[in-house]
Parts: sequence; structure tokens; C-alpha cells
Amino acid sequence: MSSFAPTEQRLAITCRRYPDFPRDPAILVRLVKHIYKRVHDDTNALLKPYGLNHPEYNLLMMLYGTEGYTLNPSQLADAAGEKSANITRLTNELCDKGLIERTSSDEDRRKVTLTLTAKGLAMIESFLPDICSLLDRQAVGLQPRESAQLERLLKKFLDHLDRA
Amino acid sequence: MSSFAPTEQRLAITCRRYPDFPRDPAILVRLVKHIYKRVHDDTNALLKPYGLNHPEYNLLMMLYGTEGYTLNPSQLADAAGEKSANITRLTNELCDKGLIERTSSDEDRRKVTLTLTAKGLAMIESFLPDICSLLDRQAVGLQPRESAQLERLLKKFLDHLDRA
DNA sequence: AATAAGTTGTACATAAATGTATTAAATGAC
DNA sequence: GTCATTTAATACATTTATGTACAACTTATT
Repeated sequence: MSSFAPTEQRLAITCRRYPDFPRDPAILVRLVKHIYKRVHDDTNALLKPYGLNHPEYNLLMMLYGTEGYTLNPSQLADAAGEKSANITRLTNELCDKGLIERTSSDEDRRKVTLTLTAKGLAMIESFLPDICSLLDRQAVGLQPRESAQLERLLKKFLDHLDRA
Repeated sequence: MSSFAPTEQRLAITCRRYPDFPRDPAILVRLVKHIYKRVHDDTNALLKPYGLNHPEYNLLMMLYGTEGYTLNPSQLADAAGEKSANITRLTNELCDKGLIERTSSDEDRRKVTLTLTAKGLAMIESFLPDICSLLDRQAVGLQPRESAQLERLLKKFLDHLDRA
């Protein structure tokens, strides 16, 4: 039995008690939540041996996905979906570990640039094989066609959220 | 332009740098993360005037979705996806607010039962109209057929995560 | 130039979440 | 019955996240 069945059952009771409750949107939202939690926990467990947590991993991957391996704190916050106050603390930790470097920008001296170091790059390339295999395992149940369809539908969902 | 475009762009760079990186699973995971974040933040904002945060809301809704409005702390933790250590704190807050009641079970005196109070029920019914309208708005972009398809695919995804 | 207005990043206080250990009670072997 | 094992819930210390306020700097206005 799926881990989701109890949730679905509770939702049925909720709808019985409050008939206006929109079952379909609620199911979708709860599914997303369950999936997010699983993915988050699995990734965290994988990263632990590397001395990283999920947010730190995210920041590193954002820099890795950027030309020049460089972003400002506010760009990084935006990219990783973190609050800016959080970025200071998290990048401090990454600096302490020598994975990124903080230098002040010349063009605008309010700004700070955060750049992946060689050590940071090596760290990323050390955990990427594990991450890849985790991602593959996580999505192995979906055929390519289903995966593409899911991507399309999730994008549509997200687009609408942006507008709502 | 979608809020997701920059993420997709970063993923493209990542794949160029590390060709084994599984693009499709990664996209799905990041989409889920973005959607989760949006839904979470929107719901939190909605709940603030009621003096509740998202976890507290979740706990209330789990009790509301249960016959007899009653669960043990460990059942509640499982239902809401919270760690059990968190449940004590959260249910304390809800008790203090008079929304739930804590009594010790007769059958097994290690156990505690948490029950929604009349005040808690009234609270739920006061915010449900807002929640329903938020849920409707959040999913309004999807046709019923798309919504059903998305539900099916997400369930398949989650089923596989449970197994992985 | 002088001043106002807006950004960027960070510090600090507060709140929330997690992990570990502890207490109390039930269960099961003998 | 007694003792070891397991389970439920919580307390406490630690870690992590958030919100608010501020200092440094840039840009726009006059």
C-alpha cells in the first residue's frame, strides 16, 4: 500500500465534513509536499558523509550552474530560494570550509562576489556521482514520456502559482 | 517569463559541465521544490492573521480529517510528516491556544490522546473558506483532465520513491 | 555639490526544528 | 512474579531559519 493512502483517506473525511473543500487541488498540494519531503530527506542523508546539508549543497550547485562559478549573495539567495539573511550564515560556513571565496566587487563596492574555489569544485565532483545515481533511482519509475508529461504539467502548475 | 527559467538555464550549464547529470529527474525534483515553496509561503501568509503557522495548520487538519477528531502524538507525527520531538512542542502551543486537548489514554497509559476542541473546530471552520479559495486559485490553471493526469503521475513518482 | 532615496549585505535577537537522552509504562521470556 | 526489551512521549541541548534593524555604498534629484 502506498504511503499516501492515509492522506487520501483523511482528505475524503475532510470533504465529507466540509463539502466545499476542493479535493483535487488539495490532493496535488499534499502529493507535492510528500514528494518534496522524501527527496529532501534522501538528499540530506546522502550529503551527510560529505559534511554538507541540503541548503549548502544547493548553494554549491547554483554556483556550479553559473558561468564563471560566481554570484552575488542576493542572486544566490534568489537562485536557491533562500532568505538573504540565511545566505550570510550559509556562505560563511562554506567559506570556513574553503569551498567558496568571498571578495568585494570593484564595480559596486556594496556588492560581494561569491566564487567557487578549486576545492569547492572538487567537492562537487566528488559527490556528483552519488547525486546522479540518487536522482536516477528517484525517477526510475517514470517512462521518458511520462517524465516529459509530468514536467509539462508541473510547469503549468508553477506558472499559475506565479500568477495567482 | 516563468520564474523557473533561470533554474532551467543553470541545469543546462550543469549538464554541459557534467554530462552524466540526469537532466529530467533533476528538473522534476527542482520543479517540485519550487512548487512546494510557493504553496508553503502562500499558505503561511494566509494563516498569519489566524495566529497559526503551517505546521500548526497541518496538525489541525490531520485531526479534522480523522474520525472522532482524535490521534496520538505518534500518529499525528506520522500523518503530518513531523518528527515526534516536534509534535510535543507544536501540540503544546495548540493546547495553550485551547484548540486541542491532551488527555491520557486509559487502555495504554503511556499514550496520550490529542483531540480537537470545539474552539479548534470553530477555528478550522473559520479559515477553511480562505483555504478553499487559495487552493482553487492555486490549481485554477489546470483542466480537470490535466489535474487527474498530474495526480496519477505524482502518485507514481511517490510510489517509486517509497520503494527506492 | 548636496541631499534624498534606494540597494546590498550583515549583525543580532528571536523563533523553529532536529537529535539525543530520559522517564514511564507495556510486553514477553523465563 | 521478575527482569530484560520495546514503545510512547517528552525534556533538553544544539543547530538551523527568520525577521528586524542597521551600516556602507550607489544612484537620482535638485
